[in-house]
Amino acid sequence: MGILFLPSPSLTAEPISARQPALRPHVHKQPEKTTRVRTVLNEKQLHTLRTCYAANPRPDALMKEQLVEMTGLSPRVIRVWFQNKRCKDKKRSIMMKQLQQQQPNDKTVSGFNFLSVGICMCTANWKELNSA
Amino acid sequence: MGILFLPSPSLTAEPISARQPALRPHVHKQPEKTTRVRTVLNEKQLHTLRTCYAANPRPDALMKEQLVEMTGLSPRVIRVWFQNKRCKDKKRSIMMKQLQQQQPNDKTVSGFNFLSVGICMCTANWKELNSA
DNA sequence: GCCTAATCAGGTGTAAACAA
DNA sequence: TTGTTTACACCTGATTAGGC
Repeated sequence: MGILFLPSPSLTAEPISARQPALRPHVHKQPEKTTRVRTVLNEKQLHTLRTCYAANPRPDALMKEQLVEMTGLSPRVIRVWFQNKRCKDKKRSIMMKQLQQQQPNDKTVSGFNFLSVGICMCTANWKELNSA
Repeated sequence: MGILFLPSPSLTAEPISARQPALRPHVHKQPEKTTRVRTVLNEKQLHTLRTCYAANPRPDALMKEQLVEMTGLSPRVIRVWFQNKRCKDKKRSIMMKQLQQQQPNDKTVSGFNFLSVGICMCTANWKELNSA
């Protein structure tokens, strides 16, 4: 059989965490519980967001509203995603610039360069920068 | 196909040890049951999983949910199956690479090569093999 | 005994929360 | 808003144990 995945956003339900209910904005059932509900974006949603981000990293309200419709995500999730994305992108670009500044300059003391790069990698959150 | 969303929470709920317990030391819970329930996948379920795996070995939550519906298995089982499958595949591919590296060199002692590769797989850490 | 589903231990990426 | 931190979904690789 051909596996044909129809994109219906309301289907995704992992173990306990509430997923996008598509039409229910938010269900704060347990106010006493500090359990953070973490939205997991699927590939299609990510693609939509990334495409939009590439065109305009700082969409206005109207644009965000369209994204809400296209992705089935809540406006809040959209907003947070763009916030985080901008921040990560900025971090990465700064990091890259630093690396590029250090590498071509003094090759003679490459050992030291390695060390400094290592320190740099440790102090900043390198793992976050690595991921697209 | 019709999307039949099963609202039964038992399907999505994690049996006993839900998530990472975060703290493992003491297990004062459930000392009585040590019997692990092992799911036996039938041929149809396996075929579905394998077909999906061939198309995408790393399905997102949405795809997994579809598999849940198609197979009737729990999300947990789906997740574990893909994890194990990826791991096995990786092991096998590494094994094949090693065999191919060794074979053209000294064909005369091919029998011994097989043995040594076998030992390698059993003893070495995969991380080390990976880096090569 | 072999195969592999389930579990464990540790790690990674990032959405959400928080601070500035 | 940006920058930082936290919590959690989900991963890998190793191991354990159930069904055939």
